[in-house]
Amino acid sequence: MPEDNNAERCELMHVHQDIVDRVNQQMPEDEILFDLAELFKIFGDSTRIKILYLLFESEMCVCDIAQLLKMTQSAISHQLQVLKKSKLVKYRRDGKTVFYSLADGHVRTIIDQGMEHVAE
Amino acid sequence: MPEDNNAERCELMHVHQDIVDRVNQQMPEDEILFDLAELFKIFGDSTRIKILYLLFESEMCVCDIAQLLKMTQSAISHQLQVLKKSKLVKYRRDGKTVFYSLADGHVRTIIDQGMEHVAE
DNA sequence: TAAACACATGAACAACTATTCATATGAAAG
DNA sequence: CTTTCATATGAATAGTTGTTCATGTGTTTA
Repeated sequence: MPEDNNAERCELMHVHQDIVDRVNQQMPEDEILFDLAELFKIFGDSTRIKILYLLFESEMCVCDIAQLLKMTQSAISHQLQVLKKSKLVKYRRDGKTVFYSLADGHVRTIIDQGMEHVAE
Repeated sequence: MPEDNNAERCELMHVHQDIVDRVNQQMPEDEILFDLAELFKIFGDSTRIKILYLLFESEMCVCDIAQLLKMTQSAISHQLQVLKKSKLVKYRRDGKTVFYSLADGHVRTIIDQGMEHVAE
């Protein structure tokens, strides 16, 4: 006759205490892990991935990106703001047009590593 | 007096034709870029990031992960299925318990690269 | 066989997000 | 100053997603 149905335990722990200790030491702080997930979230959209790939080749203005990706200027601009907030791209203004470019070398490294996993 | 308000052009193109050609050549196929975004989407959730970090230390069963992260068994199991489908983790059964572990070395490399960007 | 345990899974709901539409800003040209 | 062009942005909407709850599956033990 079961007394409670609290499923929050599996015979104490299957792993040993030393592993739990190692985990608790090596685990980065929650805030760092949150930021890390936020970063990957930026790469988790194919429109943004395409924009970054374009910027691998050359700096570009919003309208060029929109044309190359066959999307509206508004959609691209919104995504560029997202990329800007995450410090993945930077921009410079030249008259009426704004040129965007990669902010960081890490961007390329991260995408290349992901590619290696995908292309298997 | 404006004749049309079609915003789908910016004086042909600001970039030059050679850049457009380079882009079209170097750009991977849409399907690849989609898969790449899907991969990063997996890393774009702090629960999954935490699970992967735990598995850096040791293989673990579902209940242990749930306890360490103070989350329900169901939530962890759902996320492990996501990680399994993406081939980021593998599992082995030992009696009643199922042990999960990292499937690939790329996982660690990708996360480490992301960390470098975040920890600045 | 029946009960208990570890895990998986379907449905439902809330939270988030990418795009569209309409409009605003800012710079250059007339 | 007014118009035009390039870009930015707020609101709205449709689609996606993470967690919970309830329940199902598979394994071990009594």
